[in-house]
Amino acid sequence: MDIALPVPTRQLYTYALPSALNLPAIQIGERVVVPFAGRQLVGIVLATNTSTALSADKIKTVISRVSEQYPLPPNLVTFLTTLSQYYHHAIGDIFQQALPVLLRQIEAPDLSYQTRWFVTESSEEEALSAIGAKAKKQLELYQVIRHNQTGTSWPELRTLGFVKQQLTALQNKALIEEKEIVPAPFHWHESDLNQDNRLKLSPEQAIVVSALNQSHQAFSCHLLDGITGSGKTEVYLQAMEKTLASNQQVLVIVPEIGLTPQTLSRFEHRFNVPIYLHHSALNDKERLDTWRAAYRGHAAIVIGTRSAIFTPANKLGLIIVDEEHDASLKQQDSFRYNGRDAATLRARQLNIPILLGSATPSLESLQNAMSHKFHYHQLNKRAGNSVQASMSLVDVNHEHLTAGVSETVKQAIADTLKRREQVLVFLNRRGYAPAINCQECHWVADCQRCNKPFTLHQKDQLLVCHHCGNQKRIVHQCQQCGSTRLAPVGQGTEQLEQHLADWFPEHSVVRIDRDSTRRKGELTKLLQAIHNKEHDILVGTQMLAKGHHFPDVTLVVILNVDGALFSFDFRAAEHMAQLLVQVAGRAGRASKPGKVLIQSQYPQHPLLQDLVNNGYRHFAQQTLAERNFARLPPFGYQVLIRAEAKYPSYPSKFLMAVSQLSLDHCQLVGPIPATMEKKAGYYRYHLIVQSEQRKTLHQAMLQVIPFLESHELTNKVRWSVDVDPLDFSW
DNA sequence: AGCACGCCGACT
DNA sequence: GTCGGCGTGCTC
Repeated sequence: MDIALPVPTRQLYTYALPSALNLPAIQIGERVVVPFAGRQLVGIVLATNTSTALSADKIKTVISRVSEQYPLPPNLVTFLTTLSQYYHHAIGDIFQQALPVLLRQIEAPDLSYQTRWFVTESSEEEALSAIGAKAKKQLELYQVIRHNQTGTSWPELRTLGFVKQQLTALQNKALIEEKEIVPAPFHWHESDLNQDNRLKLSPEQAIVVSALNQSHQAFSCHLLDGITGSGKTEVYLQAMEKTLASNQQVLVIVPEIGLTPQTLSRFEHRFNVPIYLHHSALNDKERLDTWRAAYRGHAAIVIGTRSAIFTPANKLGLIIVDEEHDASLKQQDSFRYNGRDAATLRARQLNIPILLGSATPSLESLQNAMSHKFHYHQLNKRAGNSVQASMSLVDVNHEHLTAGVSETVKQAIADTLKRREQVLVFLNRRGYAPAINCQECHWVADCQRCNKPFTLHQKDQLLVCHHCGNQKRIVHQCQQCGSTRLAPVGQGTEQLEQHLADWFPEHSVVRIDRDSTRRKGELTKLLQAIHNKEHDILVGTQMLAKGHHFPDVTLVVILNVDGALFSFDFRAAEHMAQLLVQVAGRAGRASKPGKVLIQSQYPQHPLLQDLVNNGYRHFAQQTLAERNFARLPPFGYQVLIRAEAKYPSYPSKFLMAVSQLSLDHCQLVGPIPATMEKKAGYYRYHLIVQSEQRKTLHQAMLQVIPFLESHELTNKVRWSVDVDPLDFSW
């Protein structure tokens, strides 16, 4: 039989199954322990009764079956197998990533449920006499257990002041017993829907919900393009009702779960059903718990990050992907899948509807909507009559800048603060300054492993490389000419925070970035303080752009967007536009409309003009037209092959070899050095294989990959295949 | 990935 | 003379 093993090879391995182990007959999706290269591994059975050309002496024998309780459901095996073909990634690695850690181990995990104590059949009188008058504590314990119909757990009893001996004493007298509480599969009751906070849908919202209701029990993909504040979450909630009412499960995929506590609490308040979470902060036991709850049908709703798509929800009826444009839906290492695309495939295979939502849909999804592959729904109205923030550009060419901030912006901040409203200043750069250099000879302090400037972190007195994490104590002398006239160049959030505090001393400034929120719970604390209006000025990076809403912010300032205008990455403008609109969307409410100021050196740039004057949708249409003209995604398809090695010439030589192949109807771009040609001591190159036909590209990869695997340099470079790449910067 | 096998430097 | 450094190559 064929087995997927947790090794990075793109193949299955054949093993023999002793007939003694085949009772009951082994199923596809079961876990088995096998000998492999001198050790034991847990593998997944993907085929039984297979024939092989392998000589009999090479075939080893399965050692044991791990557990018969939770074989991977056939639809999950199919799903993962399809993903391995689509992404050309090692199949065993995919199965390993899809499985909770505790199910990848040789020892079967403890799958027992919580136990609770109940009284036995014996009558109260019998019990009282059996306990006797002297054992007062036992009597008390007996009464507690007797009066709790749903059983009492040991931790509950312990907090009531009982000890284990009292429990065992009663158990020995056969007065109480311990029972495992196996949760029942969730079953919908009308009272599970909490009507209190259920909002009345606008006509445009109602159309989406009814469209989803109509495609209940069949595949269809719906793109929900709704501006911030237009009530996407309410659409999600009401679209889920029909699915839950038919006792089917709903899977909700979000970019980052830590950023959506308010969304989560809305789900919990609306539905009185078991909701399980799946995200990176869970421990192994918790992950297994969610996995099993989905498998057994105890879970009605599973909310999680991209890897939640692998949860074996056996009664899945609807998938929702929130913020479908978000780049964090794509895994950027090892198995580089896109959570949104994987979710769409899963919905198609399960023949159920899927809903993709965003205020700034990806161009891929918009194009699918335009070509009628997806149903397209727009929400144009903000709930509660609030108006969208107005955007305008600030030309920095004719202005005096201090710490990167123009006088116009400073004045606008002052005015806003005077009205006792909050200001959000967005700068996508952590630290104090992105570089330090010598005023005499222009020497720049560079990270030796990446050949890129160190970022100055003033507070910590550190130079940190934001590319590889390398850090060292701040230097006070030029290493080239010995001068001590070293100065920071450019601005980061740390510096901005300081200057803003100087300029507006009577107002409190708070900084939200990876550095200021490193400690657990710190982000929640800072956000709460902002909502309590303890701070007037918010400075931060990307982190501020996601999820949170700041109703008292009426001015959003975006410093420095220009990098994206001239990037060689064709998606840079799209990502910039999404970021701007998302940041702008954080601000304002009905009574206080928001204002957005964007500082730029190129205010006449057509991309900026289009976005500011005509909004995201128009911008997206224009950009799609350009992509079409250039036959770039989503009008053409790409695979990016990355290669890196410590020896400088290997990566390009390795990738160059692909051009020997004759690949029909495919173009090769490269090899070209990566944006950061050297990172963490490795030299890095890219090769893009592209085609207008996905099928053609796929066929080409079936030629390219075996070729690279057998190339003489294959083990001397680290290389990987990225289907539908999003980020070319690394 | 991880383990074995293999061929060159500093130790009992 | 061998212990072990990690480069190379294979694993059903």
